[in-house]
Amino acid sequence: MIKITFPDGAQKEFKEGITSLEIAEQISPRLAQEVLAATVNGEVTDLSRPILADATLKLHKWDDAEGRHAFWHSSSHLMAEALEALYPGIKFGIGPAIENGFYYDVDPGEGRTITENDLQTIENKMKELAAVSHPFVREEIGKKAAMELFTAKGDEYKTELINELEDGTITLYKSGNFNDLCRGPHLPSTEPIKAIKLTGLAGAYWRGDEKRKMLTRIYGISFPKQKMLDDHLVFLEEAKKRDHRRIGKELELFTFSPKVGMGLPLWLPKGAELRQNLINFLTGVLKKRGYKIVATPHIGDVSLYKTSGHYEKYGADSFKPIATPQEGEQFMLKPMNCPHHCEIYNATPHSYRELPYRMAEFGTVYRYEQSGELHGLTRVRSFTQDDAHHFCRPDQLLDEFISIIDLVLYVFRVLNFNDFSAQISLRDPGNREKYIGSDENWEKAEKAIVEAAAAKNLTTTVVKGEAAFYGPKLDFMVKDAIGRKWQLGTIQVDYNMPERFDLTYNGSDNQKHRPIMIHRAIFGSMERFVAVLIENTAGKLPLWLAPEKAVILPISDKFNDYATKVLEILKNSDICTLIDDRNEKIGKKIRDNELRRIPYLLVIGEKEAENGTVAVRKQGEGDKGEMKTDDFAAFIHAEIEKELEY
RNA sequence: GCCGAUGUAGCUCAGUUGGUCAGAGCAGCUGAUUUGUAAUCUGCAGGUCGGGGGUUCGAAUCCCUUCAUCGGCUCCA
Repeated sequence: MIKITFPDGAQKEFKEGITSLEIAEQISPRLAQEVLAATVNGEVTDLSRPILADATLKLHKWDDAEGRHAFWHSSSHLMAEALEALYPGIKFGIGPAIENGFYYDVDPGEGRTITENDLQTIENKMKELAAVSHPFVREEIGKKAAMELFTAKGDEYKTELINELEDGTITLYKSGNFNDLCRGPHLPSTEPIKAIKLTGLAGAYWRGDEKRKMLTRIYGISFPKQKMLDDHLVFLEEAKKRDHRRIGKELELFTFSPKVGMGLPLWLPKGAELRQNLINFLTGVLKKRGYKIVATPHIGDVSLYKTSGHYEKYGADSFKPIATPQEGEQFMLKPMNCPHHCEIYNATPHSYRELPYRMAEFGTVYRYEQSGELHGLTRVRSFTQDDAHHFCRPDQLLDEFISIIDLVLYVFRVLNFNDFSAQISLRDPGNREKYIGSDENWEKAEKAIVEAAAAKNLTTTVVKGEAAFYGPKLDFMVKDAIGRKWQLGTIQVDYNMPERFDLTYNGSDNQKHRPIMIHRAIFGSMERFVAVLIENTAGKLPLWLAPEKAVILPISDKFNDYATKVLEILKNSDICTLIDDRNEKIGKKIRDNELRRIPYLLVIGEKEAENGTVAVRKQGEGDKGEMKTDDFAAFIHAEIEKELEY
């Protein structure tokens, strides 16, 4: 007998060699039906694997990522089986589960292509195969045998993968006629896969290397129930409606023009108003926190970027330098504000007493992004960072870093960004030529970030290789409407730039000392932040950010004069308001202005004109009753204050 | 940049196998109506069918090319 320990600490004895699925069956038949994978002694495994010794066991249903993962991974094998049946000789790359579904990278072979029109056929074949339940059979195999098997099959992608595996660790999973190199885990069989949708087709470089062959990647998603798939598709439709590119156009916030150039956003008046509201808000917060606001040019001498290291690291990928016609001086569009800020620091001598020196600028930068990478406002070639640099003494670093984390959390809270994640980005130790600076400085900087995050009890994931070239960073990521993650806020510790620019301060010992620099942005960039904000709110911006706070709706043009009076009062109160004096019925005016996401609609007719009031209608909530116009103005200001109160 | 797809009025979209196919709704402008909480009615105007080239008696429709967009890959200071 062996002893199994469950997550709640309960222990129970079973016969040796029992499988997780059999244990589930003994607990309840329903559980056995719903369970998809198991974690045995911390390792996710198949339900059908025998357990040979005492172990801890957690059973995963659909609610667990591990359960879905096994489900989708098995679905990708099912798709591969369908592909092999439809395209004999097709070769396979990798086919993993992803956050929302699965994909398989395939090479259909010379002269053969798979197009979107073929997806339905593949999907049908999958359903046909899944209708007959095939068990997933695991097999451990020697390296040599594995090589022979896939060489015989002519699949050079699999043999390349096998080559890198260690002998004794290679496993195959077979379901139906499809046998694949795979670590697992898998479902016991294809039986639970009831609903399938192939969602997309894309090119993907083999092993993510742009120098290698481009394979065809087929994306799909599957569910145990048709209803779940239907719900998912509805969710995707809803998400599309929140797309900032669509809402940005509808609400006339921003646009792009091929005549100006791709990836160069044009802020329309309402978008610019929203953007400015954010800038004004943050500027106020920064001033309270002792930041000095600075301003710098959009270009800088090439030598500036040679000093900073930008030129060496990224010169080839930047916009090419521009030159003066007579002197031949070379200037680069600035890709970052930090070199300019270093020179501002250098413009005056600094005492240890005045540190930390916090310098902020809404600085517009220009970066070359590959054409295929541009995406609405989230990925552009020209954007304005809410950039700042803190210059501090070593003994101030931790507190300074923590104060910035506080600031980021404060701003996110005001904006109701609750669903964010924090990521510590360290350098890739195997690829040091990507970075500048000494190992010692890197270690100090990385240690500071880890300590600060721990001091704030921040839940973080650590990713190696994602650091900036000059230092490690703490990034704050938020998801957009369709689940793509975008980096917004970032805090970066930098020992290198101060050395390169020879920044100093006078210490209490009257000696020159080197300050540490912290780069930080909270919004990240105005462009990306506004994009994510739009998608998180579906365009229903909080009152304080809305470019237009209220629209006055006269019942008929008899009340246009009174509407003008109301407008005057609100204007004098600094509340951006419009009159909808179109010759339309009130229902129509309400509908149109609701669709424009105006926070407050003010209906006025005979009664209101007599009483000096407005009938207030709140966006999405309907009629709120009558209010004196002055009271409404005061109410709006109170509401805004409430929104900003944290 | 790479793979695949898309590109018809300001917006959302129809346009069968190339032959009155240049259309509809919304928005816009007219006129009527003077309206009480999510679409009043009438009329008008709007497009070299992304640009360029080609095939054809004839191209929105087929081919080439170019630009842009979309979904991914790679990249991301």
